[in-house]
Amino acid sequence: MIVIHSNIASKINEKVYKKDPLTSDLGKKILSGTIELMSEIGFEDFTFKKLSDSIASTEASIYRYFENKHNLLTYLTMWYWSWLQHKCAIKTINIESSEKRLENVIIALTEPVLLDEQFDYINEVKLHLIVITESSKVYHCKKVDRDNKEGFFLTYKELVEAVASIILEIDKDYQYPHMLVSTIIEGAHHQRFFAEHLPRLTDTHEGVDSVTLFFVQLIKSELKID
Amino acid sequence: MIVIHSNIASKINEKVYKKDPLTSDLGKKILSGTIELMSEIGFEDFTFKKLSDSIASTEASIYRYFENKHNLLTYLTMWYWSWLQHKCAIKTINIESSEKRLENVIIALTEPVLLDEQFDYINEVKLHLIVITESSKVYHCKKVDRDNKEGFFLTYKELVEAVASIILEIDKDYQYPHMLVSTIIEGAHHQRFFAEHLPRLTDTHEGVDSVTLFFVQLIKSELKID
Amino acid sequence: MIVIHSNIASKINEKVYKKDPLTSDLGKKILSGTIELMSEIGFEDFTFKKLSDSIASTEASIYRYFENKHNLLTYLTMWYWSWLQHKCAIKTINIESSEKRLENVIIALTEPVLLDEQFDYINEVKLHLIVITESSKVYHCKKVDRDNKEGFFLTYKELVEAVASIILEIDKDYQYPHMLVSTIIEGAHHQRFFAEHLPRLTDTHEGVDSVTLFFVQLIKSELKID
Amino acid sequence: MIVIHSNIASKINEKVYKKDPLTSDLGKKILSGTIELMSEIGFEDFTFKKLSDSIASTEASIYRYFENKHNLLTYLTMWYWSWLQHKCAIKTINIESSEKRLENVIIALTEPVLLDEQFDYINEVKLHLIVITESSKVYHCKKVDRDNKEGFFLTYKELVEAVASIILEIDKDYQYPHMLVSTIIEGAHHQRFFAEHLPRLTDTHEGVDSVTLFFVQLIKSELKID
DNA sequence: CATGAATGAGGCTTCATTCAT
DNA sequence: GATGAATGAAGCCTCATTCAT
Repeated sequence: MIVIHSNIASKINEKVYKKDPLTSDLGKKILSGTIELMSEIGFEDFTFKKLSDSIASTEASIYRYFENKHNLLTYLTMWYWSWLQHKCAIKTINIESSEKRLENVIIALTEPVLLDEQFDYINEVKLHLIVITESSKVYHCKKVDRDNKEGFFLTYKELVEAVASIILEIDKDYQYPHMLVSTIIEGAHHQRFFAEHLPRLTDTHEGVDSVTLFFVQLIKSELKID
Repeated sequence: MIVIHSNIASKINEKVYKKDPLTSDLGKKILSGTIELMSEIGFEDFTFKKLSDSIASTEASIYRYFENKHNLLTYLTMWYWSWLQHKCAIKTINIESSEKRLENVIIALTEPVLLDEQFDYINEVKLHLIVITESSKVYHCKKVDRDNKEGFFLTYKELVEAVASIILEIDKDYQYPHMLVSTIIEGAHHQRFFAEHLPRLTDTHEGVDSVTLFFVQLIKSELKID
Repeated sequence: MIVIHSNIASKINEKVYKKDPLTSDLGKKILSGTIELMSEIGFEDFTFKKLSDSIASTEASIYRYFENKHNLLTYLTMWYWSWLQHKCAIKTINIESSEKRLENVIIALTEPVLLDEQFDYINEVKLHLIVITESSKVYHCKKVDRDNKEGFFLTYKELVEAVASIILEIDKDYQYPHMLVSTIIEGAHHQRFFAEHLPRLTDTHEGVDSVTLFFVQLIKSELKID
Repeated sequence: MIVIHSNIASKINEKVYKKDPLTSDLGKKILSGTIELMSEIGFEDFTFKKLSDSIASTEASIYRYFENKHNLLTYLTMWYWSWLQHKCAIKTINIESSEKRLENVIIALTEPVLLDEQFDYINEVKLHLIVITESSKVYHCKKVDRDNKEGFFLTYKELVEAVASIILEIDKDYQYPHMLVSTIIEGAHHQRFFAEHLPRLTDTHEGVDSVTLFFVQLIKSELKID
């Protein structure tokens, strides 16, 4: 467990926090409390005051860990991307066929998230909900260029790069590998959100996971697989 | 011009404003000032106070037109979708081939925006920048279900529906027409944002508009056109 | 009265306030309340919250007038300097002798302050106490060069300049007119403070105003008058 | 060296610190770090947190030495006064003429400060800057009467007393010896500050140290020396 | 209808301080 | 004795909104 733990968290850029939340109980409570509260009330309404009340701590204590709620959300998003990287790695171990590896990865990136019992301070299902609804706010803000320079989006870039390299294994002349991957990752988030809140912007079919089916088909069509 | 003008604005749901901004000079100044200011400082830092200072008016006056900055952004987004609808309509008039109409529409949805001189209170180029960066905040918020019931997203839905119907003309059995369209629209926004701020998440090629090329190719691959 | 009123306040640099406190009742209450409260608890402990409580208003309302307590103190100090200018002007009207005018001015600058009934929102006696104890904080701060560029110290400079010019009438070759004047003004504040709190740093003599006597004698000695 | 060291520091009132900073390396680092940081950012913005960061220690550790930043500034000011006493003593040794001793002392009190290599934990030049800008805050505060009772200003009083006694040697009937001395000491600080930040309040002359020249001339005029 | 004035509420942030090791 | 962790309290500031003219 320790090994995997460090795999996930060790990828997180140190500048996003003031004190590593994984080094103390309070830090872990901040993470789990944030996931609980932010999935419920949303990023806009989320404040350190409400969080501190919900975990029976104080604003000042939370400030010891994170400069502001934006960096806290960024931390969770980094964790999610790092966790996705790890999930993709697991799903492609020992598979020779590039096509099969790509398919598995696309499934990993777009399928519904289940609870992963390894990390008791992270509820992956609720974190996924947060990522779907809020993660674009991590970069859709005025700080984006500064945060980018700090390396806050490296885990995301690595994830995209890893999948893009599989695409290039399949078609070394393909022109838009990164565009295709990031469109799928972001697209999967949007479609799951639409399914929940704006169904006329998406398509759902009884008894199947349309989102994953759609994106697997899309990438295969685009890369002329089968 | 008046006709087209009303075509765009008349689609905007009345509940998003308290007083129609197009019925007065101040109202139009609010729109143009918002586009100017929000494209510069971003939605988060945008306040009615700053806006009123920038257009030499008062918070109270702006408040007569819009309940809050969220609805003001929603108004602009509606305007943008309505304007896109109109643009798509223009681009498909008198074209018989469904395939050609679809291609024209995808281009219209994804190409860079140029200044349209028809509406002196709207700078389309800056509005496009705002839409790229901020528009998802219109629905990625806790009000989404309420706003949806009010019909705030109808113009977006109609736009998606219109394109989806062309897709169904081409392949009446296609399973994911709305998903495909909304993925392209949102995807184009993301890719333009990435090109500007996070280039490793996208692909750009010298001298061509990769974003449009990519999405045109993607939809053709997916629908087996050519 | 109106005339004199504008004489004093009209000298105050507009950038020190956000809204002119003399244009409303609340503004005047802010001034009188600040003098009352700050003379009692000191600048360090003074907050907009305490002020707003003491005048039955709110912090936000005070913020409409002054950006921060530093600018509020600066305003009062400007007012004091402007009032001193006016006092010096009165005391030198129709006096031909430069020496007599200088003596009168030094007395005006160093003598104890009595209540001037002209300005009901300013208690000059308490303002003088504030100036003695706190006014050097107006420039002994990191903002000094910025504030100086804004012209916050012009009334002080004009006051010093006016007295220096009388000195030069008496001795056109005197090398340190400004130094002498500012040393006397600041020195009088210090000596009154020491008399109250650190008597061993000053000299008091029964039944006379030592401070004024000392500085009048000092300037006469320095300029070889009599 | 040890002898002189204790001469300076031994004069410092024990109640100003909780633990004598000269008894440990950390204590000396606190002093040198404070001089460095406070001369840079000013007393208002100076906090134990920033200090502890700058010397790689912790707030709690600093708190073991000083109750608050006010006492820390008071300590440095006491050290400065004590150092001035010592400097005056050196400058008057073996000089018979009262007039010459007085002149030397006034020069010592008003001249620019050079780096004294004896105390490696004190940068006298930067300490002088702090004293010029911040030292009046040591007594211009609500604690002044309490601190005075504790004896915090004794070294200052002794310094003034020592110089006053030379004045009385020259003119045993002079009425304002303490006032004259404290006016010169404080005045020299003000004039150096004005020269730097508000030059219109002082007079500077090419190639000479106007401040010292002025105050030497002033005291001679006042005491009718020469 | 537009605006100037005022404000209640609450977010954000830091400070000064204590406690446990 | 030194330090890492935690926190209560308070300051500072702005927002969104209402009221009166």
